[in-house]
Amino acid sequence: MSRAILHSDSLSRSTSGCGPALPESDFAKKSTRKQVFEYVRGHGSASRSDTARALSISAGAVTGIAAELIAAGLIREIEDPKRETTVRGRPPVALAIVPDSFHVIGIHLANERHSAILTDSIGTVLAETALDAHAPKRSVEELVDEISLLIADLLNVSGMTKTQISAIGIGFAGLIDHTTGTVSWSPLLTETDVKLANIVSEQTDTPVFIDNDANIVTLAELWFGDGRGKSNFAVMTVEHGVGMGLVLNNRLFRGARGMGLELGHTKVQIGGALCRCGQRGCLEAYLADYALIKEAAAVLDIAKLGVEKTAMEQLATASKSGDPSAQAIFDNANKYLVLGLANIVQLFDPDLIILSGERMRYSIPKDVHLRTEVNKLTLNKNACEIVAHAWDGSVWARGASALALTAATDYVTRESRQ
Amino acid sequence: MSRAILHSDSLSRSTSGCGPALPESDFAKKSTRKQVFEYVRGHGSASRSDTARALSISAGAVTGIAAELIAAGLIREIEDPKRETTVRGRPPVALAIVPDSFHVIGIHLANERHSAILTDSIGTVLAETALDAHAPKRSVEELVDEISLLIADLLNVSGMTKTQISAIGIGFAGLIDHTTGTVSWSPLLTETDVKLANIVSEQTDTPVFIDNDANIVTLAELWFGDGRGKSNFAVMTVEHGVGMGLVLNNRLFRGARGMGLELGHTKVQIGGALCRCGQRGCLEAYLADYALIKEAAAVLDIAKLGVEKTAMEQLATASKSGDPSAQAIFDNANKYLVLGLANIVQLFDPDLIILSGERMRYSIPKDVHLRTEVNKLTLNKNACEIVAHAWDGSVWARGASALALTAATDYVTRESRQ
DNA sequence: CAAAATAAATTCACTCAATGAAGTAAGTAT
DNA sequence: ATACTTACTTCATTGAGTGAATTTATTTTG
Repeated sequence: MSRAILHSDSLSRSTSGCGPALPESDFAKKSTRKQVFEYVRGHGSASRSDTARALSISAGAVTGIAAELIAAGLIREIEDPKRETTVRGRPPVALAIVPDSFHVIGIHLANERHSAILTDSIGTVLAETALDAHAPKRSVEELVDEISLLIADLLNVSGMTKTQISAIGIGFAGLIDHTTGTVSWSPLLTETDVKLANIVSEQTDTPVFIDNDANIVTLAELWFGDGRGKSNFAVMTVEHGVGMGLVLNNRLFRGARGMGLELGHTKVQIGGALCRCGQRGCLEAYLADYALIKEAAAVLDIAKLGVEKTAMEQLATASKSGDPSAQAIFDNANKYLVLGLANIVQLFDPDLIILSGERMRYSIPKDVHLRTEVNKLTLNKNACEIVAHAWDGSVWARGASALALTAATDYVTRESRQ
Repeated sequence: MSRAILHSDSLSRSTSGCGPALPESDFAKKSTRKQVFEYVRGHGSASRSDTARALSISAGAVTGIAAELIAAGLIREIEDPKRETTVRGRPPVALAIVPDSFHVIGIHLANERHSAILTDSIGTVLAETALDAHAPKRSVEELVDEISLLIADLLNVSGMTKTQISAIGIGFAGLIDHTTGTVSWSPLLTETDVKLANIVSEQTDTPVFIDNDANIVTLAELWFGDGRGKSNFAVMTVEHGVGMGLVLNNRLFRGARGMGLELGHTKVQIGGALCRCGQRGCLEAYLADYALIKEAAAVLDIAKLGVEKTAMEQLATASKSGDPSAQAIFDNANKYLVLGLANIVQLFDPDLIILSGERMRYSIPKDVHLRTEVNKLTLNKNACEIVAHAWDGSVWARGASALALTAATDYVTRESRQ
């Protein structure tokens, strides 16, 4: 049996191509043009005949669509990298995405530090920047100013103009309605019900898409990480809070009414520990950073610095150096981590669960076989793969860029741009 | 604020028509012919121009498709029942489904009693039958024999031949893969991994579809109950076990890999009460009938009869007549009921949750405002409507017939049947 | 009551995307 | 060199749907 837990530290280590490796679903009706574009992108390169077979369309149709996409500058023919000379017949001509056909910006906003990247149409990072954010909360104007600074910096570094940017994706914590581009509430904002996407879009004259942090991590996994090639997977994030993202049929599931997937606030104990949301028994209250630090503060001489990240590092160090109290805190948290994973399996039965978030840096003991523990709490014994990712800070911005890429491919492939 | 809990006892009390009142989803690509058929069925009757507007297709297209469907005997023109004489212009001609265009059979199998119905294409019950099932578990052959008996009886009563049946839907408890028609495990069967759909299909020479009981209750709500008109709703069933069904985008969601939605076995307490599944802390272990009877047996002088239903009735009677132990048992169960509902809201954020199952007969105190209690445990304060349904036994078979109708409409509308 | 107005339904030339068969291109096997 | 194989292109045809013009059926207005 293979190990269930893998540690890895950079996105885009999977095969070739980017974007979901599988089509969205059988019944996702999109233009054939977009399907061809996405198939080529998802595979890095693909011949016309491969594409025709994969999409179950005629070879003639692919020829025509490929010609249009080439004319539009979106794809091109390349030297086939993996030319197999053992096969006879006319060799296929590989098609590949033209990386510079369009560009997007991905922005992650956070309490301590914002980060942003500018990528080409296959997600290659062409420029990146960051901005220390001092205020924990700010007005919409201030946030928009910070966003403008990030964008200006990216354009400056890359030498591009804003007309070359096809879309901007922004991700951050909060209750965000992606469809309407509205922020119902966010820890970053003093105001509520802010139509942020509209505001930034008008100011930059570029389409803007926003989503919450759990969803953009999930998109990062779908586009560049282990989620590629999986039709159904869940992402569980553990750090300051506990969140989750879900991909069903190769498509990000955002909950029935745009909310939902609040795993951190599902109840795992009646009248249990007090959560920061004010209720009792939330999973978060046993598992999130703030919960652990609260416990640690009562027992250990740490967490007096006020900075959560430092406190967590101290706690992890104490645990590794053998402090029994610190170890007990992590042990207990891990029990609830397993419980959360088990509940995901029971409810969604995904192919894969990806554990993500800062916690993965110092918490999961390598020798605990997570899947074994989860199996003890689930009925489905064909239990899914579980993988832990300790990404560097770039995941967030990359996920935000995937948000922008999703939208951009949509209207770039809609008709031949002259 | 309106009351959250409603009690009602028969399906098909909603407006007119049957089947989902909304199309499956934006991206559900199905033939326009099927869309027209389903629009007319979903609305009871609809004019060509209404249909064209609703489906965003041209009037000419509807004329053609309607002509085909009429020629195929699937729909017909009717006297407009709600003729508005105040509007001028040529009055619309209402189209309606021809009920006798095809027929299906829906079967529910259970430990104590199987039931089956024969319906027309709009779900009207034309014949019904039942069969006492003595053995708790039986071989596949025996089960197939029982099914054959039910079908033969329905045909006999209705005076139809099996060639007139377009599809058969069968629902029962167990781990059932609807896609492949395989029963991985069922409390009714001694064997596992049974390709039941194939077996019954070959014997009857009719397409057969199977699904688990939670899903067929959900289908019953989607086709004939309060789920009509809701794009996203959940059904939570409480009786011997705890189950759930989910409709997303007007389509039954069966979990990523055909399993999932095992709400009864999500963990709500680490190392908690022992569940019949052998694990600890399952929601079911605090809420299902068997759990309550186990508690009651320790305290009260009931549940010695062995028959669960009788024991539950005794417990309910004791509670209503003021027995404090019995009341305490129900009170505790209701806390977990609320917890289950709250977790559904947090994860799926549906428009509506329908509470179903035998428990609704005697458990929910009418004066407890469920929604208020659920709101105390959820973040989303735009909390969804909650409705309790105490159906008679016919729901199951009707849900199974909806399963058959779903499939039958699919191939009936595929091309003009000569 | 006839004419005008209005809306539903039908008809039909046209569009557009895709098919599928025939033909061309570009390589390997013998 | 010839046969074979596979990739790609071309193009007449298909089929579903559009949209404008027309017909039909009714109410309102003069």
